Amino acid sequence: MEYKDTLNLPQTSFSMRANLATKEPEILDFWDEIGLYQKTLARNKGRKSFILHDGPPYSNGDIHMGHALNKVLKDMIVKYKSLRGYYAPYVPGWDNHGLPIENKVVEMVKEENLELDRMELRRRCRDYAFHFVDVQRQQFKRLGVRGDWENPYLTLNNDYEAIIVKVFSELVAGGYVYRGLRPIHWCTSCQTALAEAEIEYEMKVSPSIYVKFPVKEDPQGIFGGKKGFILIWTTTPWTIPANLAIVVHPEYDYVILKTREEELYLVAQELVELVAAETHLEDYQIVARYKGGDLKDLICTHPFLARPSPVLLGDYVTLDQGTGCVHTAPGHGREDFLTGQQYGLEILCPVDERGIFDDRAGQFRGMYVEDANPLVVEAIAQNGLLLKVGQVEHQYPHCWRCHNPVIFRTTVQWFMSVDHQGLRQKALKEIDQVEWIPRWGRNRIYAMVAERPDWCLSRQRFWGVGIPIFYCQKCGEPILDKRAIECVYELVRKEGSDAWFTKNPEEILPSDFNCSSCGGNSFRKENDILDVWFDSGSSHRAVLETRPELSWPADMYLEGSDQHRGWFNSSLMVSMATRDRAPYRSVLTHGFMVDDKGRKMAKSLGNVISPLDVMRDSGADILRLWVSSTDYRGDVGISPSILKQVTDTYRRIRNTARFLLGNLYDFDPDVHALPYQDLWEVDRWALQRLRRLTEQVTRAYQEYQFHLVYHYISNFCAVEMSARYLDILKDRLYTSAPDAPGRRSAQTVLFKILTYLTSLLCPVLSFTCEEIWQSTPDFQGKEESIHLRPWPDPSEIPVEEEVERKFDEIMTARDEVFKRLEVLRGQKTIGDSLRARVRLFTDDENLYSHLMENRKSLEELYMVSEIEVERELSGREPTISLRMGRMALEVEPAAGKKCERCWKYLPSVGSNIKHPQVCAGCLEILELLGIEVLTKL
RNA sequence: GGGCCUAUAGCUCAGUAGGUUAGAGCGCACCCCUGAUAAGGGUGAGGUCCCUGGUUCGACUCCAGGUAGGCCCA
Repeated sequence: MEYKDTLNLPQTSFSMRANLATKEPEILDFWDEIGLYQKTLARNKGRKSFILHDGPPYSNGDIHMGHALNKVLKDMIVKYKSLRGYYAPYVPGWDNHGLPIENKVVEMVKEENLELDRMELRRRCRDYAFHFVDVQRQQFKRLGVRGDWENPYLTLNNDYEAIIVKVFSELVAGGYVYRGLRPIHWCTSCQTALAEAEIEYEMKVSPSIYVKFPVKEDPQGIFGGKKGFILIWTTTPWTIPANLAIVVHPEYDYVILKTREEELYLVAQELVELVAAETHLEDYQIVARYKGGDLKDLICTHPFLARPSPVLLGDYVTLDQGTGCVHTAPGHGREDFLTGQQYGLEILCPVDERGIFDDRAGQFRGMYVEDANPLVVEAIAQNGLLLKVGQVEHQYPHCWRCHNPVIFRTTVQWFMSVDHQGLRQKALKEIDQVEWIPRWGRNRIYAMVAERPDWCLSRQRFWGVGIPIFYCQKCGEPILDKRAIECVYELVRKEGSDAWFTKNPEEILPSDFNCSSCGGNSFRKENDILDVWFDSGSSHRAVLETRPELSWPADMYLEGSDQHRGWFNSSLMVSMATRDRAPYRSVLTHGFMVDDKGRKMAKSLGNVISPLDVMRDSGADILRLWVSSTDYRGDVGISPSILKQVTDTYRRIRNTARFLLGNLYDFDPDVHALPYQDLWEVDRWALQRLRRLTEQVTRAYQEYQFHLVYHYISNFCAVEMSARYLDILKDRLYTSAPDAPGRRSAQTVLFKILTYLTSLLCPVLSFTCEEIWQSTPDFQGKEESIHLRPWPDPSEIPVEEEVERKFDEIMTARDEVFKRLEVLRGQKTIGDSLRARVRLFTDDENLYSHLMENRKSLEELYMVSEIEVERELSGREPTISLRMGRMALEVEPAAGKKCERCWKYLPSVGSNIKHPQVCAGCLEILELLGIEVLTKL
């Protein structure tokens, strides 16, 4: 007969190969069917809540690996908290306004050769944004991220936009909002501001002029009482009419050179030769040397205007070109502007939106800036202050649309003051009330808040929420009136932000509304829109405060470390100014995606991996397991080989679960489970390991250290289970009678391990754990989904430190046995370990009787056919020391023949005529199973 | 150039408060098994703890300066 048929071999429908690409969508359908998200909320309703507030990604394309990392981390935390009994709603959101979308739309419109007005463009942006909300929603769901996907928050919804207006009005009412100037890239041809992304650098030929600024005041006698000049160099002569200062570097060395004509020029020492060569200076001598810092009291006169031009200090001055003395026009350059602000200079920008000089440009009034270049040069030359004029070809910013050179121009913009009402100081103080994970996040945001300039809220774009400010047509004053802005709030709430652009002021404002300055009653609207960071920075107001299931402030914000400057910062500012505390209790940040060499992911490097490809080829759980495996506090690496490794780990976990399931096919937990005290010792030991694992894994989740979860669990599956406990158990599970107490003892423990493990992994391997759960034997009160089962409680398992200590020793000795077995195997004396028997020698009486008592269980643990214990050392070295004493061991081939049923080599094989290939133990089991055994010899 | 961060075996990570020969899993090599089988088991080989200098009886660990990489700025 086939003795194999009398064994209890594993049976399960849980397949070894995962085929996640097919299975995961089915599981998603199952979750949808049972309404899992709502059920997880219902289960914990009324209990302590945990609110993770989603930072909104731009809805402008397929998700990339950074999105996947971010959303999976969020999902693991929300699921863990939910399993721990927290009421943990998750409302995902999207940032729908802003340049990324606007640019894409503009590009498409350009390709179609269309000329669209603002409202048509806005409509297209809206469609585009909605389209990618749907695309990303599907992709995030596919990742297994659980949340209220049917009701996400969108920054372009009327309600959301209205809150943006409301927040703005609160800032106005609080006195935080003011008008100021700021230099920006400006295209005079398109008459529009340009964002950094809209600038293309192209070659341009420009004038190159060296100008002598006459020194008018020299209180320290830098020039020795003689008449001197400071040399500057520029490629934009038209900005000279706006010159208000000359900037030198405080640390650099400057020299005065005397020319053949006895003129004294000040230039940076390092640039002397270059300047001399460029301007054909010969026979000059250096007559003095100064540090830039010494020059700060010098004052020049403007080369053709009756105006001083003082020397100021700035450490942005470079020595790679020019003279080291920088012509500074605060209205026409970023650094110039900052210097101007720092020193309280006028922000002079005598150029209108068409690039035409206004009255303040004197003789150049009415001219286009580029056309004025030669005339400016002429004016300088007429005063004898032009040292050299030439041409230079260089990289210069151009408009991406019309490809004309752009200029720097200061314009009026709306700002939020960061220092009004001590806001900055309050924010800095509040930062220390927040838990930053990892801790260095605190320093990072602290430095940024401490140094950040006022928030420029204006954007000269069309895709966003209009700045809700009216101007009086009569006196030109802006209307910072709460009542006016509230009208806009009502309008946007009902009709959306489009209405701001389509309605006339008269349709928005009450008919009796008057300008508070001049009493005028006709108005125009601000054209600019709000910075998109204002949209997302208001999310805690628009989402946390308005959704019934959410609450303010959030327990956690979780984003990439770039958001210290972005969302964490803007949210903090809005929240401190309007609610006087941070919108988050904790902030967790993760690093960025890099490849296995630590380099950032970039198309140009060819190392980009799409989460969509990984999900399609391997499954979302592989991606999720990868997320859990990384220490996200730094940058996280991903590559095909890293994914392969994660896939191997997945297979190990899956197969461990499969083995557990396979050996529980005839186990009814309600009927067969044994009470703890009836379990075999080795089974109780396995539970001790499980208890430790549960404690460690729980602590790791608690501290958001998912990579430790990954390592603990993969070690547990590979070492504690596969290599040890499960390997040891096979004989008992397979060869015992089905209902034998030993087998039920093992199954009781396997069942517990299975259910614990499934829960512990559930936040990570959400799909696979559900699949395991659905294959797990039914029992009274079994939850409909693993996601609805309470977190395992390790205190269910009694602490048995003595058992742990004992098995530590047994396992050490086991390693020793295996090393000897390996020697025999190398000699081809044995194959599998059942071919061997182990002889233990000790002269310690206690140890001897202990070993004798445990002989049978040691045979199981060491997986050998026989263990023999001898009460003497017989001259052998006692190489193994146990707490109880020392012993020697020897391994040799087992006596007897192989039992065809249990595969052990035993002397009893052959003692039965009817079953000559079976051992005595198996014979008893056969009899129990009702198989005819006949007479024994 | 500035701020913040990262660097331990081929890979992913541990490394307690400075203290023997720096650990784990995976992968790899070799072997065994064929009753977890596109599985399972065993044994073993892998390290300039990024570099240089300093503090110390002693440094992977503390300090300083570099190098490489990342994020954010300029």
